[in-house]
Amino acid sequence: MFNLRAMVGHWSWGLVEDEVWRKGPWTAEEDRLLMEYVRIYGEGRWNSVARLTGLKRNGKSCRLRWVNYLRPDLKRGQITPHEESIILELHARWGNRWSMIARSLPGRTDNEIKNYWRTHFKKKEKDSSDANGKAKARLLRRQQFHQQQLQQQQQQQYNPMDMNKIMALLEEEHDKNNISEALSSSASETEKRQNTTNFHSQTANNEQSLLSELNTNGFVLPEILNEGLEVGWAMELGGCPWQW
DNA sequence: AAACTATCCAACCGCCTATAA
DNA sequence: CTTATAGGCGGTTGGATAGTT
Repeated sequence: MFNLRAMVGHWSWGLVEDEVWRKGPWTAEEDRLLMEYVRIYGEGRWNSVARLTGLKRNGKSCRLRWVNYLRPDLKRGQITPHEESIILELHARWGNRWSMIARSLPGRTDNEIKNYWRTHFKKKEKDSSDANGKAKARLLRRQQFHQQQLQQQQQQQYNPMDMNKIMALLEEEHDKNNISEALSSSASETEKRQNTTNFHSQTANNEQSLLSELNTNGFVLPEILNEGLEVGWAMELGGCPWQW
């Protein structure tokens, strides 16, 4: 299993506050020490592991090893087709928010899901984004054509009703997210707060980028909003309109 | 059989946020 | 209020292995 030469080559040594941390693959003995620590002290306070067990690993490394490999509730084995469909669906909705996706798949880690998605779907996404780019170019050409006819309208301010429609679209995504968060009973209150905070700031950014892109590309807002096809196409290919 | 490519996956890094001091 | 620290997250790397040419 272990190639000693490769392991030695892989290991490096870091100096942190007079302490030398081991890096690279974990040995069975290190795993045993970490499991013993969790059995006695529970999860958390990972920076105490080195002091209390003699393990020459920093807190981050210990936490990662526990979360991704040693946790007893981890599900081993291949991702099932059902799990795969969940991953695809949630990724389409949330993007690369792996920890959030992982909460919907008990026994699977964010790292596992991330790795799985990258090897199985990253290429497809790239292909899709190529098609996405072509579709976007088509849309731009058509917009340029319409622009001539709509120049006068563009000089006017946007109709507040249209802005309301944009906000409604974004709110819809927001609501979906909140419902899922509410269902996620395993997430701590802190995590939920963090997710919500992150989502709010991301949503704000997304709104900004969406609106600015619509503006800079000379999109005519009413047309975008009236053509469900365009939004649907974006959702299907990139998951979210702001991933164009 | 050797070289090459794709896939898997453990582990690290840097950044960000929450919380304690 | 400010600063330091711990923990969490997503991105990335690189070795091992399997499959293909």
